[in-house]
Amino acid sequence: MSATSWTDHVHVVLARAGLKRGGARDQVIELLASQPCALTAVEIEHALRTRGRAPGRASIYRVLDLLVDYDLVERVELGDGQARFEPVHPSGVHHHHHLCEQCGQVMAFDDPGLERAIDTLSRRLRVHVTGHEVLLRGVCSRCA
Amino acid sequence: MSATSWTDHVHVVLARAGLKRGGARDQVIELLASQPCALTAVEIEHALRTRGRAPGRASIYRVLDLLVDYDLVERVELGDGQARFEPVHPSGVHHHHHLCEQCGQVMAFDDPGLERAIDTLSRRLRVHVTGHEVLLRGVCSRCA
DNA sequence: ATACGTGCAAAGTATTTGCAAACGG
DNA sequence: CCGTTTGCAAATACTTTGCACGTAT
Repeated sequence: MSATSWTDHVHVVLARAGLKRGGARDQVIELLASQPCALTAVEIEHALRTRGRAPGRASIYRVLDLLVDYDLVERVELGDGQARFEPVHPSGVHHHHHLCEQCGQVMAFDDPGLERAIDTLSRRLRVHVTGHEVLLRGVCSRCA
Repeated sequence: MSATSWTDHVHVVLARAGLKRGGARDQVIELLASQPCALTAVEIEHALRTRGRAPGRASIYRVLDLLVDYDLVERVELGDGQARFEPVHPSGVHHHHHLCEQCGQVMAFDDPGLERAIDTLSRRLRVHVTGHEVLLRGVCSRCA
């Protein structure tokens, strides 16, 4: 349900902006909605190719850029040189990431205490804060 | 003084590892020690070129990789597609970054409450946490 | 003397852009 | 119909690698 509502939200926002729908974009949106965590552009391409039809890589990047522009998708960089993308839920619900430095596994987590600390901190700073991202580095349970 | 001690620390660690010193490496280390915040590889190259002598770009990347391997430097990605590098102080003192989405300005900050929240959180998770990185996005005071 | 370090040029990756054809409203 | 979207290929940006030469210990 939450995935469905994000998809709807995306289509509403883009339609309101006067944009037309197209195959590549719908495929990327559908895939992102069905995934729990961030995907790289290449992962998206592979996943779609597995499902049969694969849009060109350039279109995937263009779609992602567009979605980021409209704050529908967040671009996350975990330090391995490739950008990852994940849905931004209108509810504000989000999570952060733990990266295993041995196997590269990415784990999602959330923490109210962390969010509170960031809220408090954001009010203290003399700059406007519109978003945040926390990356933990370490070793996952399988590698330990 | 803190910069000097970091420089010394770096040379001690590398010497202990049986590595020899060389011009390019010393230049990069010296520059990093003198800078308050993270630099990109290209910024390092430009800064050194301005100072007269500029090592090859490949050497800069190799030096940075080496320093990261020995945990003497941290690689930070702020989502603009280029990696930044900054000294890791043996004392554990560190800061995080705020990125202005309009002008790209990077501002450093630190916050004990944030560190506490991350410590607490790290104990709660079932994975080992060895480091962390927080990125705030927003608008800097000049752009606002 | 013998590793290790460096520079240059070439190769890799991830991402962006130009342009003509296809398509949605 | 007209403007948006797409695909392909070429271009770009950042980073890594191969190799011969230089240098510290």
